[in-house]
Amino acid sequence: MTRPLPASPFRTAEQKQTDRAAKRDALLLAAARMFNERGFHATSLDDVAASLGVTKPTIYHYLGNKERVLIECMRIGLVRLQEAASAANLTQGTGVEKLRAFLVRYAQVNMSEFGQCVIRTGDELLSAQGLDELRSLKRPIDRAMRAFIAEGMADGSIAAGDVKMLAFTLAGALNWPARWYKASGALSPEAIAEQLTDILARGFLPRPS
Amino acid sequence: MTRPLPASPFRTAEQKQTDRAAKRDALLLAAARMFNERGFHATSLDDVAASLGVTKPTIYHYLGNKERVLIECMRIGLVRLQEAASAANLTQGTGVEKLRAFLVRYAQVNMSEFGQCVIRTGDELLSAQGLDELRSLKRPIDRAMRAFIAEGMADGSIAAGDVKMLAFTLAGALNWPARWYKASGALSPEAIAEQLTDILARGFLPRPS
DNA sequence: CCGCCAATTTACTTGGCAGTATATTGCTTT
DNA sequence: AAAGCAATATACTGCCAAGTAAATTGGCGG
Repeated sequence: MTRPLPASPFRTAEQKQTDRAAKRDALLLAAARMFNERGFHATSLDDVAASLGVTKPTIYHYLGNKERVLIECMRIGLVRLQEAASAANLTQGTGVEKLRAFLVRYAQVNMSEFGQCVIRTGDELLSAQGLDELRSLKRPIDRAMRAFIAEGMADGSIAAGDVKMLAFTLAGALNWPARWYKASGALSPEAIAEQLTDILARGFLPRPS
Repeated sequence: MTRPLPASPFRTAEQKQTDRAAKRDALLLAAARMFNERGFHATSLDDVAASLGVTKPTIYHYLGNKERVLIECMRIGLVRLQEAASAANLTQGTGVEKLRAFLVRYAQVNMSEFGQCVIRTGDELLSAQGLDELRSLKRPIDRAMRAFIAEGMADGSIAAGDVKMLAFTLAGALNWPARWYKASGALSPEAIAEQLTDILARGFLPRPS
C-alpha cells in the first residue's frame, strides 16, 4: 500500500471531481436501498437526503430530478450485468460454459442493491424517455444471453430448442431472487446463484446418472 | 338453455345480491387492468371509476378504501392459484405429474389480470395487516408446490435436491411472464405455460436418448 | 481584493389524489 | 305514507411530496 501523503487541505481539480462522484454515488446507494425497501413512490427524496444528513436540494443539485435518481441506480445495475456478459464472453469454452458463467454472475448482480432496483422497477414508473434510455441498456444484455444460448445449441452443449423462450425462462428464474433475497438470510448470493443455475441446467426430471 | 322469463322489474333479494357482486367484480377488473398498466400509485380511483362511467364514492361504497381494492384483486388471483393446486392434487399419478399439472396452470393464472396483480404488487405497497392477509393466502400455495416436489422426489419422479430452492426456481420462472406477457403477443398463455414448464422439467443441458 | 461558481440551506409553491360530508333518488318494509 | 336503507352524485378537506427560489458560505481565478 502506498503511504498516504501528508493530507493537504488544497484539493486538486481531480480530487474534487472524485469527491463529487463519491457524493453522487453515496446518494444513489442510499436511494437504491430505500427504493428497494419501501418502493419508489413511498420513498421521498427528503427521506433519502435525511438518511445522509443533507437536504433535498442537494439531491437536485447532483441528480436533477427523482426519475434521474432511479434511472442512475438502474444504470449502475445494468452496467454490472453488461460487464458480466463481457466477462463470460472472454471465457473460452463451449456455449454452455459461457452461459453458465454469465448466469451465475447475472443472478448475483440481481441480488445487489442496484441490481434489485433494475428488477423491481416496473416499466410503468418511468417516463417514455426514461424507458427508452433503459431499454437501450437492457437490449445488449438480453442479446448477450441469447447469443450464449444460440452458441451452445450450435455446438451441441445446450439442448436444441427455442432460444427466446429459454432466455425468458432463465431470466425469470434468476431475476426473481431480487424480490425475496435478504442479506440477512442464511445463504450467500453466490451460493444461491450457483444452486439456481444448476437447477436450471439439469431440470427437475431425473437424469440417468 | 332455460328460456328467460319475461323480465320483471322487481328483482328478488338474490338477484340484487348477484347484481351487487357483478358491480363489485367489474370494479375490481377495471382496477386490476389499470394497476397492471400504470401501477398502483399512478392509478387514481377517480380514473378507475371514470373508466366505468361512475364516480369515486361508488368505489368506496363497494370496497372501502384503495388498499382493499388492490387486496381483493390479489385475492382473486390467489384463489385461482389455490384452485390450481387443489385440481392438481386430484390428478392421480406420480409427484411429477401433479407438479406439472400445477405449474402449467400456475403460469397461466399469472398471466391473467388478477394473477398479474399478485406478482406485480410488491410487499412494500401494503400495510402490515394487508400483508398478513395476503401471506396467509400465499402460504398454502407455496406449501402445495413444495408438497408436489417432495412427493416427486420421494417417488423418484423428480431429481433429488433441495425442495425449497427448486420451488423458488420454478416460481420465479413462472412468475416472470406476469411482467412481460401482453395479450397482443403471438403465443397464447397456454402455449407459453407449456413451453416454460417443459424447459424447467428438462433443463438446458442436452439429455441422452 | 473582487466577482464567480459549487455546494448547500431554509422556506415556499403547487398539484394530485385519498378519503369524507352531504345531498338525492328510489325501492322496501312496516 | 313514513321511515329506512342502498346506491350514487357533487363538492369539499387535507396531506404529502416534488420541485423551486433565494439566500448563504467558502474556495478560486483573474
